[in-house]
Amino acid sequence: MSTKKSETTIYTPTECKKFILPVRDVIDIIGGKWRLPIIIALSFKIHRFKELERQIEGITPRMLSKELKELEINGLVNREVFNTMPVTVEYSLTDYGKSLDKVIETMRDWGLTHRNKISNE
Amino acid sequence: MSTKKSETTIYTPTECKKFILPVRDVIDIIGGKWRLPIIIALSFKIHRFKELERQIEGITPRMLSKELKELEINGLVNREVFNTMPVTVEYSLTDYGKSLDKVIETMRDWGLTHRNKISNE
DNA sequence: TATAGCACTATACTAAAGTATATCAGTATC
DNA sequence: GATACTGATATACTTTAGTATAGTGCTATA
Repeated sequence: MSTKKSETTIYTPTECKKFILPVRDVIDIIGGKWRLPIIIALSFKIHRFKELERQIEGITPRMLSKELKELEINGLVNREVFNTMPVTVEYSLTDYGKSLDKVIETMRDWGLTHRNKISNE
Repeated sequence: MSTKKSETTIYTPTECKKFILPVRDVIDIIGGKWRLPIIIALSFKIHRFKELERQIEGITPRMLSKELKELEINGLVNREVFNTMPVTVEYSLTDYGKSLDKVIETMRDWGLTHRNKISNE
């Protein structure tokens, strides 16, 4: 993979682990069954809790709540509470969350090529 | 995210799922605890089974065998058996496996930025 | 003959991820 | 007064991912 060292350099397990850590971070942040659906829904528009629940088919309120919290902790999602009756809660992508755009696009490009390759075999 | 439609277009759950599928494929292919370590080890050089087992700290032969099979099924890894005594088996990345390079690099870039952001907070 | 290396496989287990179902407090509508 | 909406939470369960440990058949070396 991309490196300043030559192709033949042997990496120690420790160096390999260091190389992998930031890649793993991305998988840990957007991995799991529901994170991408949530991120992509929010990339189109701000959603309320129930809107997301309806938009994302099959998700339970437990998972939605859990994953939104995780995404908020990682700084990708913003949660705003409005003092209405009954209370309104809006979830949106932060600029930081939006910056995942190009990562998702690169993954999608490769994934589409993969799908074509598989279906042509 | 990247789309031909305007920002305000509301996507149906079905359209969203279709958009996500190829991205999920990538996560399914390189996700899990051991896939990246294996791919990255093989990106530096061809390895034999025991070499990988020694290179990737903590992996058990069961997981190594299981994940190599998966990667082979997905066309990322090539398995070559040599008729020596005892038998020699070499694992290498296919060109297709190498094409993940730019995906991993993009993820790594974002991940490194993320790590800097987290440590500066 | 004992030991070690090679490339695995089998069985049994634990831990993590996700599901199902019920419920909460508050308000508005029928 | 019953029902339904809001944004969730609690408990119990299943399913999937990963671990631990032992063992296979083969050969070369001590």
